[in-house]
Amino acid sequence: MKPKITIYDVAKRAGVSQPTVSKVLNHYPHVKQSTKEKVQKAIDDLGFEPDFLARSLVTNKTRTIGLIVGDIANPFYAETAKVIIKEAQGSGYEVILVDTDYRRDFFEQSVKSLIAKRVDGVIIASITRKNDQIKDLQELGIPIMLYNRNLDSKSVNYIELDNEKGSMLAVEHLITLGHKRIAYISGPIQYSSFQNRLNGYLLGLRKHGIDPHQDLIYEGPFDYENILQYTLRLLVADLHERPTGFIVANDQMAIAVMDAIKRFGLRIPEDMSVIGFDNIDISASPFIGLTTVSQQKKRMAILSIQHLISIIEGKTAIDQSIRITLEPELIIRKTSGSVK
Amino acid sequence: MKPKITIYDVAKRAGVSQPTVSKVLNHYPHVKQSTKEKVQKAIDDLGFEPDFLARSLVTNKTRTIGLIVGDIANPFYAETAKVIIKEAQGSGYEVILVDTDYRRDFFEQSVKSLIAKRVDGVIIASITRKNDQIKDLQELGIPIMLYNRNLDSKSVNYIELDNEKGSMLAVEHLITLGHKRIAYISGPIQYSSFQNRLNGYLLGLRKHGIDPHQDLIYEGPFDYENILQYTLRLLVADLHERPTGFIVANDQMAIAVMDAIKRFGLRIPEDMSVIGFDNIDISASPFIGLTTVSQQKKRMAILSIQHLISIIEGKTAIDQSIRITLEPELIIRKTSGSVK
DNA sequence: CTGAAAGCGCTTACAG
DNA sequence: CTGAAAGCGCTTACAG
Repeated sequence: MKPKITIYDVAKRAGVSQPTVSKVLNHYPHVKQSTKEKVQKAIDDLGFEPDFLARSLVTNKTRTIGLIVGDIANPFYAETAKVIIKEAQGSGYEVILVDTDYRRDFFEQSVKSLIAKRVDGVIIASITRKNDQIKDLQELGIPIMLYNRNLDSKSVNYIELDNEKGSMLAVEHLITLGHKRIAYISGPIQYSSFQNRLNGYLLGLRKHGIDPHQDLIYEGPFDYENILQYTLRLLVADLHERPTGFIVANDQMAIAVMDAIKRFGLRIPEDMSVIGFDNIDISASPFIGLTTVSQQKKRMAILSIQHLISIIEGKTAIDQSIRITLEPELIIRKTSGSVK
Repeated sequence: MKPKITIYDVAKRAGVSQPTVSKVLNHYPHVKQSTKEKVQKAIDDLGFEPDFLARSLVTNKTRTIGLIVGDIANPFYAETAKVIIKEAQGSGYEVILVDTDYRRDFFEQSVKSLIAKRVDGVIIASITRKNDQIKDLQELGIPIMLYNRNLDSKSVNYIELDNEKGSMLAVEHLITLGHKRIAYISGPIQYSSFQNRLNGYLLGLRKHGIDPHQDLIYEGPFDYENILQYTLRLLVADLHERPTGFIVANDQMAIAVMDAIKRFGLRIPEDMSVIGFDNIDISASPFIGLTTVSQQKKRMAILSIQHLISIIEGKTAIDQSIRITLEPELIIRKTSGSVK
């Protein structure tokens, strides 16, 4: 285990003062060419790498950003995290990834840790609508970008999908195919995206003169097993009470719904239609072929990191918040069909 | 934007010296109860949170670990990263996630950044067999855990699967089902896991008196499109030269292979068998139902983070490296069947 | 163009 | 039990 090489070692070897080394490190304009070379040689000889921690303490920049997601094992988050991380790395930032398991206590703890570690900014992909920790970050001047979420309060940057419209597209697609009894499987509506998707479903039905039926709407624990069991319970209903189609608030849950339908012995889409939300990669596979609402996940991810970095580096004025709403697109594959 | 509250502010308000505040912060034993309370009150009043950066500079501990993966969008990495991150968070560590896109230059850059940011340790899930940057980390005394990988050099901690045995299980399963012409789709063999899986395939065939055929082995770019195209090319061969089964070095690629088979109009498993590697979550879905070699991903992930933290915190002696090899298990689903 | 000094926000021996 | 002093490894005015 070698002793750590510091800027002092470099200075001594180059025969200059330690601040001078700092100046060549930071490409200060007024350094004589010859001393620049002496210093550079000493750096190379010693294999010196400046310590970011020490630098951060004085510059107040860590070149680290936080990314908070609800569940990195959900492909939607993994696929977008990839885009965010690559883009950040390309701009010289590292990202601390936090997985909250959709739990409030974990979320709160994480924000504290990220503040303590002085991240330069944070992208939050999983936050409940009401949240006051955002305020802590804002007061400390840490830029925030909400991604796929929105808040009840104002003055926070966000990029989201027009979720309401997304659901309406799904509803209208099914109605066009002759469906009248359409079930809806939601994620927790404390999250704005899930709330808005649910709203869109209700609006879409009403617009076509269909009264939403409480028994056909699920909002509860949204792990695979719970979704599977709920779906099975809906299917055992009398035929005239059984839905003919499902709209599901994300693809991951939609796959669980499809699993239940298949286990129950019904065919998709002949007997039952399913529409998801997110358009994760696997949904395009011919073995899934899920009809789904795309939320332009890559675009959303890249915009959020680019804007965040732009704010961090002072290239975007912060006196006005960034609010971007992307257009949803219905991608029709083979899990949606005409009602019999 | 509030000014940052420091330990000095707390000291002044509590009417004690600044080191005394530090002592109550760190739960030093010899602090009078009454001053402890005074200080705690000042901390609460001001909402003070100690700055980790400053602390790290002196303690030489950042409570941050690095996790390097090849592609976080591959569910295998996402699902295991989740386990690692959750466990780390539970022990008071944050994780910087690095995605290398399997590129050497990105890998090298990342290691430098992680060193500069003084991570307490690093878990590497994607590293080529020959690599000398490991040495840099070791010389700096930064603990390393290789995860799902191994190195040609000695003296590095790793947890891996018996990959050779895994492939042999797959080969023998197909041979038992009557297959003789078995194709193999590999990832880049600079990675030990892929090299060992390929070795197992070759060994398995030879053990049963079958000579491996070069035309049935693919090693090249391993994105979806390339795998799809290669598979299609194999399928157009004359019937007697066409393989009857595929063993694929990971599930993600296996799904691409299945896609090609389906597009070509063949049925799985009636006309063609497919076996993957990893047992990612989606493989268990009835719509995929992939026969695959499980590498106990959750166990592997949790062991690697637990051991790493144990080393970081000095609970494990570092004079001997940790070498753990897990047993593979063949999970037979519905993509493997008897040859016609 | 270069260096002496102060400071970022903490911890840690060391005295007392 | 508490505080004065030094130090972690850098950057940044400020003089010269």
